[in-house]
Amino acid sequence: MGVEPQRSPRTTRQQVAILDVLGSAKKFCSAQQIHSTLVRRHQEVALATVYRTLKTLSDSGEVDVIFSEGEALYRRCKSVEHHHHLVCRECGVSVEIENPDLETWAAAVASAHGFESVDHTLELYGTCRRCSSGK
Amino acid sequence: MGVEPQRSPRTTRQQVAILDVLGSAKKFCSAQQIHSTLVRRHQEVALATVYRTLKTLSDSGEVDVIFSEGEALYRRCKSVEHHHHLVCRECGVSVEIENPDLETWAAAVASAHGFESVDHTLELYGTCRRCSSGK
DNA sequence: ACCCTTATTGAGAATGATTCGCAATCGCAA
DNA sequence: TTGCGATTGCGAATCATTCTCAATAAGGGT
Repeated sequence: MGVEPQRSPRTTRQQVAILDVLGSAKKFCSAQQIHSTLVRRHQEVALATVYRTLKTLSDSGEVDVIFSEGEALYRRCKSVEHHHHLVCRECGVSVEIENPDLETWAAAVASAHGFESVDHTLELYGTCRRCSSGK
Repeated sequence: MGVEPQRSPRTTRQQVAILDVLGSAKKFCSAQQIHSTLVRRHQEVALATVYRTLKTLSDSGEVDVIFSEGEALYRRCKSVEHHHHLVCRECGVSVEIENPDLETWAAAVASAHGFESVDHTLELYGTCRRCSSGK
């Protein structure tokens, strides 16, 4: 049983461009929006590549994903630790929030019902000040 | 400005069949699964109708919806009040759970950040006893 | 029981997001 | 510089869900 030959990840122009867009975004963005931004910046990347890269990044936990009205929205958060979001339905801006109590509560509820390796999702959706005053 | 003429909702065979499937399900089901069940029961209903009915039911709050891996899953819950779920990733069985503290916490966090009409989603995903012992 | 209005359905086309297949491309270690 | 193979591009293929619109059928009125 030999050692698996190391697979070397490669840094490409398109990955850098996508990470750059994510890095400067304060809101959750869809793959399509990221693609449009890239086009606008004259750094076009194929839509399929945007999806592929986003999938890789979310799988490795480098970006957070939330599902809103049928589509996946991505964001690179400041916090690498487990956290939740308060997201504006209108414009998408989001605030990273924490709720330590929830973790313990979730664990307790899970074991009380005999569930294992429990995970959870929690997101708050509302209208931010800017959007609610805007109209 | 006259009184709007009353629109009378009609009870149809297909709606009854769909509600019946939902009523006997202990797990969250996709529109496709419900459709298959109907076919199996020789109570075929067009897929579009299943989607339409499910949308109506979820809009009125009669059934709960959760999004899991890109698709909507529906379930008719016992509790009509606001609640959350502990869902098995493997088989889909779910338990209705509550967390009153969460509501107040959410409201507090929201106002602290200037957000209005905040709503939230919380679901716990894990492996139920049956599924984890099964293999 | 029979009409009639119109809510609802069925079937398939249309949409939208995301994934796939595969040849062309380009990062990078030797 | 070179060659292997990871990664991309592009269009076709999937998948879930919605829409169109003519045909059907609930149920209130007679």
